[in-house]
Amino acid sequence: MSNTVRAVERALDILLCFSRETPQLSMSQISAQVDIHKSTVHRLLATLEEKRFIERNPDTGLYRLGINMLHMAYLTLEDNDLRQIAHPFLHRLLDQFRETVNLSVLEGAEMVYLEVIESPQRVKLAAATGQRLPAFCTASGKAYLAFASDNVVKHVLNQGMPPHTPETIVNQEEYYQNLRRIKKRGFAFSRQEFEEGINAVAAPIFNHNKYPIASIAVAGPSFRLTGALMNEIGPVLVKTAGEITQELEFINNGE
Amino acid sequence: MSNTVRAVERALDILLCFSRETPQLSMSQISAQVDIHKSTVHRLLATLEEKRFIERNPDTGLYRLGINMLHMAYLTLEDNDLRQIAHPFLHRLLDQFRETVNLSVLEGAEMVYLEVIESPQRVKLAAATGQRLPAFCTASGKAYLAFASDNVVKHVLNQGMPPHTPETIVNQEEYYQNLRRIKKRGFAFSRQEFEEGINAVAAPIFNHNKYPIASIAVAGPSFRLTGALMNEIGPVLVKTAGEITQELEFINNGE
DNA sequence: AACAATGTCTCGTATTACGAGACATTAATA
DNA sequence: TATTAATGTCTCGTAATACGAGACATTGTT
Repeated sequence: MSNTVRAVERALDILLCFSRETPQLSMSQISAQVDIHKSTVHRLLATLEEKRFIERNPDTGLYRLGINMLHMAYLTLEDNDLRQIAHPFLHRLLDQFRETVNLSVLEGAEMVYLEVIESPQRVKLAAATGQRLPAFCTASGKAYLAFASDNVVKHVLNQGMPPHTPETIVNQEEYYQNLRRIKKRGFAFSRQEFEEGINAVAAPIFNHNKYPIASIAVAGPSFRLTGALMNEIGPVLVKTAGEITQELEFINNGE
Repeated sequence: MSNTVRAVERALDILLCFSRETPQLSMSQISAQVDIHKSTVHRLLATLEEKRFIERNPDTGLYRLGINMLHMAYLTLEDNDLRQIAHPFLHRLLDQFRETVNLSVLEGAEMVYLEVIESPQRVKLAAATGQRLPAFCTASGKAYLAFASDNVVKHVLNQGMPPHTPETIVNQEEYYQNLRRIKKRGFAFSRQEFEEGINAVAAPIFNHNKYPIASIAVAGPSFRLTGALMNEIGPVLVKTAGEITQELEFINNGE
């Protein structure tokens, strides 16, 4: 008794085949990956292509994601209150610290960026809206997890804690201790824990129940974004997050 | 003999129901809009929701686009050579003129933004990647059309030329004359033709066949972005577009 | 409390999505 | 250039499965 439509499920699975590593795929590759007869894949691809969710590379004939994805994402973000509200605050942070700022939410075991505004400086952290990063070893993720329920934390950690750099915290004991310190302090650091040479500070945004719903962060090259500077930025992030929370409540009541 | 899958077509049609005006929809609304029995719509929505392409507003129960759309869009852009190449050039333009810059391509009768970098100034044109604007009355669109084939121009104009402001050019004769002038000049203006108070300058990016494939533009409030300033910016855009073209060719040969 | 509107679920039927396999096209190898 | 392999496209018969009627549940309204 699954009240879902198999053909649609399969079509969506095909879309989900595309990744950063494999942004363009042949029909056979897709067919193998989703384990569906090529004839069927062919038909599904034709449908997706017709509706512009997929397109073909005219040079290679390979399939890739289509332009309608972009527009759908635009609509998704346009409709997102949190992002709309946070936008000017993020810009203010950018002005103030001149490092890449972002807003992200937890999705599975990853943080998805709802907004990224890149630093105007030449050397900077390049990132983009819609990107996903592991929650457990990023400042945003840790800021979120420090205030999230135990279940959520467990669920995320159960997905694995692979070291991304020598600095990644992989010891559970140590990790929980880190979360407790973050909770006390109010904001989180990542000192090259996800990417070498990159530091970040983050603070969570709460809903009216004091439960975290997102994080805001400032990230940049570790030679500029030093520990001292991050200690300065942290409280500003906490304050900013508080302002965003307040505006969120205002919106939710003023209807 | 349509070798497409109806169920999938319908599911995608449901996704396409969402728009700027109606970013959240009830099942009945969707059912009415796509003219499909609510029982079927229900099943399709469940499938889309399961795969995170749609989600429900927990407060209202209304359906809205889901987080997977964001990620798909990220992948789309990540894989887009044009955008990757243009990115640093756009940043340079932002630095130089401090007004919102963008990169867009023609899709149907609209220009879709592949990239937008907002002005750091308080008063600015707010725009976002994935947004669509009518091609016929925007600087980007006109820059593109001035160099496009007659068929394309006709196709776009046939979709209608509704006035968006008093300045919108609605007379065909006048319009074609405008395009000829743009072709001669190399770049296009929009003097509040799409939105009151907003001016823009744009130049097309060409492929190796000298056919336009995109436009880059600078846009801002008309009190700052004056005619004189736009005349200054125009040639810079043309030069920048040329540089982008060159890099594109380099990429396409260096494989 | 009665009503209306919207959403959810079951079930029998006929549609339609499915995959085998033939054929076409392109790429690779000898 | 011939041969083989690999990939993509298309047809067709069959059985699975998506469909919609309609019952039931839930929520909101007057």
